[in-house]
Amino acid sequence: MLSKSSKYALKAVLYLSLHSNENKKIQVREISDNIEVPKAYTGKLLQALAKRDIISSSRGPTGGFYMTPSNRSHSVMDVVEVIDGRKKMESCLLGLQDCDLDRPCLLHNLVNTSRSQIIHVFESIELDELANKLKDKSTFLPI
Amino acid sequence: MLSKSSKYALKAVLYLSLHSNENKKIQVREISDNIEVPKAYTGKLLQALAKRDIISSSRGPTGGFYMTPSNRSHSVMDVVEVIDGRKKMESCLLGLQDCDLDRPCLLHNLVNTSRSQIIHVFESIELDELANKLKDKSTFLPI
DNA sequence: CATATTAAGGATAAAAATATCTTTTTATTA
DNA sequence: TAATAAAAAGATATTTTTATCCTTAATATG
Repeated sequence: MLSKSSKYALKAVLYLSLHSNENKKIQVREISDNIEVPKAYTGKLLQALAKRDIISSSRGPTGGFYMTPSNRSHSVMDVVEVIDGRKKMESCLLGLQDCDLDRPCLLHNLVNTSRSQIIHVFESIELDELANKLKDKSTFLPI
Repeated sequence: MLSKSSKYALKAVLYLSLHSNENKKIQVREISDNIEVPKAYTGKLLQALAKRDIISSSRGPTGGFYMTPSNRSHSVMDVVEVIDGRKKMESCLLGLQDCDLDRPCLLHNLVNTSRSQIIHVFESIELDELANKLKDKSTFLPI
């Protein structure tokens, strides 16, 4: 459902949400070290996210990646969409062409409610909210 | 969540559930044509399933794949487990090592109920039941 | 027993996903 | 302006997944 790349991207974005702002940019090295993902690969993912305005970046010395308030209002799904594309997440569990909401296939029917719930959570939770939950230490995220 | 291979395997098994029995064995060619999966690849998947007794097979002329009553009582999850392994299905959405039920990570918490429901459906539905639902035409499966 | 037919098994190939390395562009600052 | 530091971009490499091909083993039937 989520590729490794999407998981990496989510971890990176959550790290940025927690530790960066317009006045505190963070370099790839620090991010990749902390989320334990290869540096070059992390860089590629961050670039893709920056291109789509999920995060912000600037070059040159003192440059790095960071999140503006408007970046923070993006959803988890927005991140996944940039990295994996929406289709992958929404495609039928059996990968059948003619299977959609109007004419769902057998397995689709059996699990669709649960799957829709997951997608709904991903769409409705903003990165900022997630980050705040982490700050509260009410939940756990080992990054 | 499900690999292409697992989806192929489920389609193949459902085809067998619907069209085979001990007196009616079906060759790879017919199965692969109907589920629209490459023949050689279908063969490999069927072999793996037969080895683990999810389906039955016999060689030689008049040989082929088929399902016995005991084969039919296996669950959807049994099929997925043979092809993808259980870990893949159950692993945390974020793929974090230290994330488990005792100490779930943030995203895990948010979607775990829904995810557990899906896994429960996969574990509790028998292949035979699925096939019967298809026969009833109460649901749709374009294979 | 010889032949034909089918799955099983092994070896490769192709495609996709993940990962790395090198060069270019942008920006800071001395 | 020169040197430097950072992301962006491009090229390449590795690994995993998906797919094919060829040989071997089993079995039914003439």
